[in-house]
This record gives sequence, C-alpha cells and structure tokens, in this order.
Amino acid sequence: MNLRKTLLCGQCFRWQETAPGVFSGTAGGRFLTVSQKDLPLLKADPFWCSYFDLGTDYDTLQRQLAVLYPTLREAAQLGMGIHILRQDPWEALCSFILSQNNNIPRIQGIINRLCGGQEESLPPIMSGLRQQKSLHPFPSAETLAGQTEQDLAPLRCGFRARYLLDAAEKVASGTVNLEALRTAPLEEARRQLMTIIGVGPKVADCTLLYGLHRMEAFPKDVWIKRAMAQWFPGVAPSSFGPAAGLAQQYIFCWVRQQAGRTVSHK
DNA sequence: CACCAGGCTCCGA
DNA sequence: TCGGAGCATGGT
Repeated sequence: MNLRKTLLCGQCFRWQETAPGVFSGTAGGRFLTVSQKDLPLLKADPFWCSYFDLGTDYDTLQRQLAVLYPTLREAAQLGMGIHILRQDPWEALCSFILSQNNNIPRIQGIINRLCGGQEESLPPIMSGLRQQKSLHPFPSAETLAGQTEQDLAPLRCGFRARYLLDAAEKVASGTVNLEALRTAPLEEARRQLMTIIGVGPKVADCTLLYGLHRMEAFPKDVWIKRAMAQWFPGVAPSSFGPAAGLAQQYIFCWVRQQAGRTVSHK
C-alpha cells in the first residue's frame, strides 16, 4: 500500500501531508501521524489494519482487472498502491454530499470547519504509532440533526447545508439505516441513500464504496462514464465485478492526471 | 471579468 | 424521460 496515494487520491478528506512523507489525519475518532515506514505497525493495530484494508490482497485484484481489460492497465499502473479505505459511513456520506459541484481543497476546508478546526500535528517519533484521541471528531448525525441552516452558515458550504441537515435527520431518526446498507442488495441500498435530499446516483455510489466498502459499487461519475465510453464502448461497469470500486478509483486518478489539477466535466 | 469545482434539484418541453 | 439553468462559495 502507498500511503500518499491512498490518503490523497480523493476518497477521503481529513488527511494531509504535514511533512514530506508524513501524514496526519483523523478516522474513527482517532488522530494519527504516520509515515510509509510505519506500515508494519499499522498492520499490527486492529483498528488501522481494518481502516487501511491491509488484510485484502490488492495485487490479485489489480492483476484481475488488468487481464480483463488491457486498456485499464495504464490507469491501474497509476493507481498502484491505492487501497479503498474502510471509512465511517456517516462521515463518508457527509463528505460526498459536500463534494458535489465543489473542489477538493474547499471540501477539505468545509469538513475541517464542520469538525471544529485543525488537529494539532504530532511530532514524528522513531518507533511506535503516534496516535491519540481526536480533539475534533466528526460530528454525529444526532448532533447535526439538532442544527439549523443558520448554525451551519460558518461552514460556508452554500446550498449543501440543507442537504447535510436532511441527511442528519434521516440517519438520526433511523429513516435511513446506514449499517443495514452493508448487507442490503446494492440497488436497494442505492435507493435508500437517494431518498436523502441532495444525494443522487454519484453521491450514493461513493457512500457505498468509500463508506460501506461495497467494492462492487461503481460510482456514476461523469468523468468515469466518459472514460468508459472511450475505452470500453458497450461495456457495463458492473462487469468489472468485485473490483469495480478499485477500477473506479484508478480511472478517477487517471482522468485527473490527464486533465491536470482540475478538469471540467462539460 | 469569465469560468468552474468528484452534482443535484427543479422546471419546462 | 430529457435537457439545462440555478444553486453558494471560493479559486484561478
């Protein structure tokens, strides 16, 4: 696993490279500072091993994709080392609601403000994981459900505030049961998520893939669809099989690289 | 000033 | 069912 690619490829928004090769971020209420050489330590820690999905054989998934679709090789080469994180479903849902018609730096800023500010970066040490309880965990659905649009004004997330509040209300009340979506049929899970105002096919699929680790979900991204049409005319994304999510992340990275830092989908 | 950001809602045809 | 403006905010 490549830490930089995995943490900065756009699947999560609460990690940053605080020093060359050193990454600090928050997940599951824990704040961690880590570098590539700490990989064995991550593997030995049950929480982080699960979060970084270190128990899954990505090399095999990668080879399967490259063999199935030779034109995917270039993207897979670029995405080599990316793991699909096991993020908190609620946090992932909010993150991708906030991501719509938005850019990654601003998404990160909004989420930082939503969590109540910056974490303090920890000095690196020679051995052992530098982790501590996060001073600014992601706010729960219950917390957010008690808020108003005026309360969220400081986030400066624009029209997305209303979407966030509807998601909070539906999740807190149990109208949408995120945990149940882990085992629900994919299409049913997608429909459930799309009952939330502001959640369309793209946000729903990203929540399924990044928040619920449904690797078979292939986000309905306009860039991806364009690349699909160009590379695999007539091929349904579902034929990617269990590694569909990984393929989506590879293609996403590839398209971004081709287009430069940002790209218009128009 | 224009254009656009890991889209979605809403409206009209 | 489909297309396109509008959406709030910030960056280039």
